[in-house]
Amino acid sequence: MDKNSGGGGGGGLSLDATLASQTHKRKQQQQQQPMDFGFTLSCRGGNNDSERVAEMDFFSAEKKARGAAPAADKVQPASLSIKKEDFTINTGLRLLTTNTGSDQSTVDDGLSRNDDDDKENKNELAAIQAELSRMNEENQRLRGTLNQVTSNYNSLQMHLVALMQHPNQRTGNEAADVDVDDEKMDVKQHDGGLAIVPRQFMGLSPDEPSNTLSDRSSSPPNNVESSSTADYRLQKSSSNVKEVEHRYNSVVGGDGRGFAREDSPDQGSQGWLPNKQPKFLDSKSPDHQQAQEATMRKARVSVRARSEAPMITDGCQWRKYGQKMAKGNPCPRAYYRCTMATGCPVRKQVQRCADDRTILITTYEGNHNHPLPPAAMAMASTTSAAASMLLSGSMSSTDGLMNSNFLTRTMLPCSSSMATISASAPFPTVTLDLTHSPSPLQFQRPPQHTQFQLNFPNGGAGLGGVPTQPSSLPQVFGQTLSVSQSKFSGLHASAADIDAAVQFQHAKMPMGAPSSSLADTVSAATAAITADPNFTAALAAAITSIIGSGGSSGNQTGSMNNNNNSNSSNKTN
DNA sequence: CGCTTTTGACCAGCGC
DNA sequence: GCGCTGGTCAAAAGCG
Repeated sequence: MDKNSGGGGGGGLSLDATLASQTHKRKQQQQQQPMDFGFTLSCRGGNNDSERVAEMDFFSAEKKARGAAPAADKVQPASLSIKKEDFTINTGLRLLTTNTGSDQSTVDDGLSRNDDDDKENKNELAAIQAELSRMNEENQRLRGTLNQVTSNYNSLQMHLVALMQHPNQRTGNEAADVDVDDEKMDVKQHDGGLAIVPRQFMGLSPDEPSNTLSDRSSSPPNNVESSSTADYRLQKSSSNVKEVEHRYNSVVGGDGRGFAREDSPDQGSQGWLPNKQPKFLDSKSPDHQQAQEATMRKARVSVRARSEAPMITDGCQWRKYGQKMAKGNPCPRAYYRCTMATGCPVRKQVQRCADDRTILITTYEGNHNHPLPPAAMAMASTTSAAASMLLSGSMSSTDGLMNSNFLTRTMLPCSSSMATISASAPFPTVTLDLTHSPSPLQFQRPPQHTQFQLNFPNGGAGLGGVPTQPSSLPQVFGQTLSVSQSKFSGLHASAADIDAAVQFQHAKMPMGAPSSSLADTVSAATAAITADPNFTAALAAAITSIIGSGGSSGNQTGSMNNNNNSNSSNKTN
């Protein structure tokens, strides 16, 4: 994060500059350092309250843990407010100032008294150097804290996304979100008013906002349609939605990768452009943006499951627009696009596994730009959340395995070491593997009882069902999540991310979730889903339940720096 | 008649 | 530069 690193670096540079001159050092310590720190921390605090509060918490926690300066201890009981945080920092620095001032006093005395007392000056110099050393250490600690705060902040982002995806699904777990602060609370309030819309605008990839037009799709008819699409979106998206989007972007940090949906018709047709380099709305860092562009072309969510049906029922209406024979697979790959709204950029590919043709592989890409029925909402939430988590660790980096572990621990905590990394996928892909059902016979339900069935022309099984609340489904994990992120060097989660995620998990976990019952639930639900042709909807609900509420399984974490989504509309036939 | 599906062609990216 | 591959377009056909 540029903002954060810049802030931490500012303090360090200030200290280094101070080291350059012994003569002015003390005065600078008195005058400049507190100012620098104050400025730095103020900037680092960012423009949103949540970030500031998070920092506040971490500063306090860290200082308490290590028994830092008394001034810091003074601020421990401070409430979560920016002013007090600033006061904390300033107080700490005043402590240093006081010390140095004391030293200076001594030096001044020495200078006025003697030029012959070199020993005293040397001692003082050593003391000052020690002081500087301590300050440097402090600076390092602050940096570390900053990283931690950043990670936690990302976790909050993700939770925020989940909350907006399913505002009605959150339960008492909100009580554990005290540290989420007013920013989040505001969003919750907005959620209350957003009954339907919120999540559809969450992008699967950061490029959603401003996908470039494909040369192909830039024809006048497409432009006209694009305008109508924009109008449609404006109609659909209430002001509340926009406000939430705005707030979300603020929380995200204003990098524009949050709600990537573009509202302006000038974006032209928003084709689903797999081969086009997506644009990002307004990434502050060009380098970062380029890196994102280079790596995050598409975030995809692939669902593998055994199904006899030609296509899984996920609550959306799809229209087939192409079919190709993919290399290495005798089964053709079908291409579908969402037809629930004009210009909806969501596509999916359906293909049977070459090895086991009973396995149906459905790959989703993009995000719906229209309200969705509960059934479709569940699946959309799943894809969006999964993809968001996939991309969530892209800011910091270590390695892909870490990210895999991160995802596993955050999304599928009850799945044991089933996360894998594939370096072969052309796009960052989250794969939800439902083919390893522990016991499909444990919990079978007739398809007609499947929830989230909705109008679905392609699959008769999807018709006639009565949508129910997604949250009513049990949480379904125990399956495999694999992450493919070749050409995705930036997509990693750091150890700090993971630590923060774990901490966040613990924080959110109300009371130790009964693992046995959870396992039973998981087994049963998994079996049901796997046996059910409409399993994806249930899966979606489960994922959403976990992510959105951090429910009894107590796991919702993850740094969510962005939402991915290739939201480019394209012309709909 | 309107919508969906089929299917061959076209285009762009990538590797050699 | 060429060929391969994935993805999309769009005309034609099918269906209710």
